Amino acid sequence: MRYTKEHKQQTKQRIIATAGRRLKRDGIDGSGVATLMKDAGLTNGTLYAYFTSKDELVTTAVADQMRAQHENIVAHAAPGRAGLEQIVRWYFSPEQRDSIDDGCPNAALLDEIARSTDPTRQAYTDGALILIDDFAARLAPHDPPSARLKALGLLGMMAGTLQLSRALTDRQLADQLLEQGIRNALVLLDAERHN
Amino acid sequence: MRYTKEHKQQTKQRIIATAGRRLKRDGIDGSGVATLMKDAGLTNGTLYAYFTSKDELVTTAVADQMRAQHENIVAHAAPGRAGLEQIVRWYFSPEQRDSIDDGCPNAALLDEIARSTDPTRQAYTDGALILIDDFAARLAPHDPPSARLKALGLLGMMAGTLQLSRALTDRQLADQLLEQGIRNALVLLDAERHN
DNA sequence: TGTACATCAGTGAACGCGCGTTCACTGATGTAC
DNA sequence: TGTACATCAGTGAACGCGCGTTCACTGATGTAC
Repeated sequence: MRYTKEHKQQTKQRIIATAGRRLKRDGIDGSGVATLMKDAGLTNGTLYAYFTSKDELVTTAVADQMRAQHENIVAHAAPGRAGLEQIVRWYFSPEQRDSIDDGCPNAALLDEIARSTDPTRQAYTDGALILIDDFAARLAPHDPPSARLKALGLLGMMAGTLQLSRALTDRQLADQLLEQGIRNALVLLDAERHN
Repeated sequence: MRYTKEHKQQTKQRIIATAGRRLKRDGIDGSGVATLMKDAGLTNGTLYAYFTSKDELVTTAVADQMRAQHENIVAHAAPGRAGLEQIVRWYFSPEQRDSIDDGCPNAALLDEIARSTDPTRQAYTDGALILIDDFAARLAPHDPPSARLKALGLLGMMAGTLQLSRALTDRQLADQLLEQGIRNALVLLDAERHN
């Protein structure tokens, strides 16, 4: 094990990444400090060498999850509307629904974030704006701000539909809902400018 | 204080109702047994005279919340499509967004329910089916089953959009999103049969 | 009508346990000479 | 090159506290006679 500033930075990044996965899997209240640190191969006390509190780790992990979702998925899609359709089809795939750790932070945590501290809600808001500004640029390349609300509405619709598909015990109905989600997203993408 | 079977039944109903409010406010993991019982004017130990476990109370409260949302709001709306529009406008009002205890259990708890035990998920699923069957009957009076998926998609979209409006720290943006939610819901209501 | 008793809704202390946080310590590393 | 020392990432026991659950008990009620 090296003993450098880069090493410490890498460890911090590892804590943030594994915490993001754990938080999505077990929820914020459902993830204890000992578990969060064990996931990164460390012991409970180490958290406070990197963060002032569990809440600060949660806030950082939420910000990182949003950034990662944009960087790894949204920004990689084809340009314009075609890319949005790609994103929507990926989002409503059974694989993405069933892989909660690697899945969408919005769907996994949105109602808990709404109950969280201001810093966490702010980090989430900042992350959501990155996503929807990307959406908006695809919807209205010549005037992205005009499509911001449409993008925001799309994000809410996508997260809620995925949550519902995860909550239902009827697997067949849950699968059909994913297909309905794709249809609905496409309807909203193509809705009149003023709708 | 009377001492009859009806009294015990009333107390149980009171526990279920106050627990529903508390769970929506603080989340499932965020609501302790002592708090849940104190809300009903009782002490921690009493829970086990009414339920076998906290989880059974949670399951019962979720079922009750879904039933109450149907009975008190959805079933009271005007018949047909006009009623759906009424429901949507009520749902996306700032008042309903800001009154979390009295608000929608889907928006408050959906991602936590997706992580819950099977009985809780089953109770939620049963409740959601009551809601969407009502929606479907309004969408397609002559063939309700054909509109089930559309109704389910509408429910997911409504819950997710409301959660997002609650999570954002930018109040103005959150308010605009509610208006966008109304527009989007109406677009989905009026979408072609096969979309 | 008055008294003794059975019922039972509700109490609240106690259980073991995990929570978030603190802190004295370990031991591997890089550096000084 | 070899040795002494300073640095510091990480450990893990301990803190007070709240968790879900159990259970011996209280005391108000309805009932029996």
